[in-house]
Amino acid sequence: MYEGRIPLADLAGGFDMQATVESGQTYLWDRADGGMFEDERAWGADAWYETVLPASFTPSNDPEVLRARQTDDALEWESSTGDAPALLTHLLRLDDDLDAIIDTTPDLPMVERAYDAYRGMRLVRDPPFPCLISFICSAQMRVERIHGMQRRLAREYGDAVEFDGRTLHAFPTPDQLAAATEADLRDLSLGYRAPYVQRTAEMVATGEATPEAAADLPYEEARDYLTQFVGVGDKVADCVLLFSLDFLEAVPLDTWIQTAIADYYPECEKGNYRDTSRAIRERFGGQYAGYAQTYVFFYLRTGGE
DNA sequence: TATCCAAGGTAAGTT
DNA sequence: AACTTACCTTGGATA
Repeated sequence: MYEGRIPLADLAGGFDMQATVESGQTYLWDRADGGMFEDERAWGADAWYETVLPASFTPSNDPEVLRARQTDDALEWESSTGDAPALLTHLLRLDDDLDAIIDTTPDLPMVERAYDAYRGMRLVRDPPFPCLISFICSAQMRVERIHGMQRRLAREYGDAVEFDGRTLHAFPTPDQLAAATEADLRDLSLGYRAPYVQRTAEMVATGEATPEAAADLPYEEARDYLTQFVGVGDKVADCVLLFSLDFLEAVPLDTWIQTAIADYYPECEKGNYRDTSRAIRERFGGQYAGYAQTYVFFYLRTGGE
């Protein structure tokens, strides 16, 4: 086992591990104490979080375990690989200059309050395929249950990895998931999302389309590209662009942001996804509008106003 | 105890 | 192109 620490002083704009992995951007991390997406923020303040990176995403081409927790002055980590610092930096966007990004957001009182409430929260950069599947599962679902679905998919279909005396599971590969039947997936409580997940996995497995291919396109073309996957509309496409593919200008229009638009920025409501998305993206400063979206989403969802 | 409702939406069918 | 409706599941609210 490898281990080490990344001093928080090295991170421009600070860091908030719990907000970053429990704000509903990613469903691919687990908390060692079992609790996740529960309500009491303090519970996870210094908790260990862990994830298993798919083999296709690691330098070793094997699944690798990453475990990390935040202390007063550092991000401590334990891992199956010495590449952990680079991988953590990638997954948790530790190299984003948070202060500079927040400075680009126009002065909007409610957005300011959201930034102040969870200062240090970073966007994540999830592996593309797991991100795509997890947000297909997110339709009409609560965050705790979306997370549970991903854990069941990993346990049922992903590669087992031994680490620190325990057996963990990587997220399934496209091939592994494509081999599941709709009935199998319904048994994991995916509901009507089951055929979406199976068919999308099949599209990726056969190479008909891949989420990575969207990364090379201009933003709105990339969003259109992703909607060819079954179960992926504009909103889920925006989530994949923002939380995996580096399109930090993407603003997923979920129910919380729709409410925020109605309550705070009604002039941005244009009657359709594309135009409303453009309007709120401009209002949030363009280039890093997705950062504002994610802070506002988490702030409103946790009771802010 | 039974019923209703909403949860980070999307696909398919109808005007 | 805009508008409706159905869709799995489940914990919590309401009756």
